[in-house]
Formats: sequence, C-alpha cells, structure tokens
Amino acid sequence: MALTVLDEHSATHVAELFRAFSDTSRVMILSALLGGEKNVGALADLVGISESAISHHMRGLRQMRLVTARRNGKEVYYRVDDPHIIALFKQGVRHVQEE
Amino acid sequence: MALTVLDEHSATHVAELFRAFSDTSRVMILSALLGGEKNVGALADLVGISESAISHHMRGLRQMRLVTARRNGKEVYYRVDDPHIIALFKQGVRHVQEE
DNA sequence: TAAACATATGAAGATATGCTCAATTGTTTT
DNA sequence: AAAACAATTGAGCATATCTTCATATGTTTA
Repeated sequence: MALTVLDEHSATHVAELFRAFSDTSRVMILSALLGGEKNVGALADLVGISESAISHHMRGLRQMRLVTARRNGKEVYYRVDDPHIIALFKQGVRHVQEE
Repeated sequence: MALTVLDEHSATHVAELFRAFSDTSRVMILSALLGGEKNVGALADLVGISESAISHHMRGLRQMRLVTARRNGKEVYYRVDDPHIIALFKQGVRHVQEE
C-alpha cells in the first residue's frame, strides 16, 4: 500500500487548477473557447453575464496560464492553447455526459 | 467555428465535478485513496484535519459517487473505484507537476 | 449493559467566491 | 481633440465553503 500523499503545497496547486474549472460560468467560457478564440463581448453574450464578470474570470484564467490573450484593436481575444488543459477539461465534460 | 457552448445545466454539472477536486484537503484525501482504501481516522492523520472535517468531505464525495464506503466494525473504509475519476484526477496532478 | 471507540451530523464562525455597479484605461474614429 | 467603443479594475454585497466544536449514532468489548 502506498504511504505517499501529496504534500500540502502540491495539493494546493492541484486544487487551484481544478478550481479554475469549478464554476458554471467558467465552464461555459472554456467550452466556448474550445470552438475557437472569442472576445469579451462575445463571451458575455454566450455565457449570459456582464462583460465585467467575464473580464474578472479571464484575469484569473490568464494568471493561471489557462488562456492567452491577444489584442486586436479595441477587442481582446482569448483562447485556450495548452492541449493538456483542453484534454483535462474535455475529460471532465465527457465524464458528466456519460451518466 | 463552433457556435456551441455547453448549456447551463451541463456546465453546472461539469463545474460540480471539478469542484470536488478544488480543495486542498480533498486533493490530499483523494491522493491518499489512490494508494488504497483508508478509514476516516487514517485520512485525518494523513491530511492533518479533524475526523469531523474528513467526514464532512467524505459525505460530499460519496454523494457525488466519487468514492464508495465499506464498513468494517467501527471503521468505515473509503475508496475510489471509478477509473475515469482516477484518470481525471491523476491528469490534474500530472499537469501541475510538469511545471 | 456500560464503557470505549469510530464515524457522522448540525451549528456557528471565518474566509473565499462571484456578481453587478461605477469609474478608469486603452483604442479607434470623426 | 472629442466621442464612441471595448475591456479592465475596485468596491461592496450576497452566497458558498471549510473548519472546529459539541453532540449524536453505531459498533464492539469488558
């Protein structure tokens, strides 16, 4: 039997990663971004919350490097680059839909 | 470009799944259970919180069917059965450790 | 059956989270 | 330069979350 448990520091980081996916709005944001990059206004329409709320979420996601931003004129386009993150997210979606 | 976004209902379920993994204590609990079933007292020692706190966490995890319980005398042993859940969790751990 | 042990439950407090509103910053157009 | 547009930021509020404490339930042993 393995006597190893993740140390608190690592566990905190793992928890932070999963926490990024633990809110309905962020899940909708990320699922939208799987279809390609979107700007803040488009995300606000798709998710049904204010641009301000989207912006707050994007800041968190950006700080965790789960999304990257690209400015084009007045608009900022967000996308999910990391294939591991995409795979992780999709796996969660799949698990839920298989029930 | 895909115009589909997860509907709110599905997104909520996905968020709930990830939320189960979004707390440091629960991450430690689950990582401990990857090494085989453990009872509440053992988990409390390993994670460093009270048995009561463990019990509260286990209730949530049980309700989400992420763990199963087996009583043996006074003790209740918890385990993670679902291989998809194990895979999902491990993938999160891996992602964090690869940074 | 009483005592001891393991787990579960409910309440209460401290902290964290997510949202909107109002104001600000940055960019383009007139 | 002013106006219009897009995004960001900070404050404040409502709600959720996690923990401990005290108590209750369930099981075994004396």
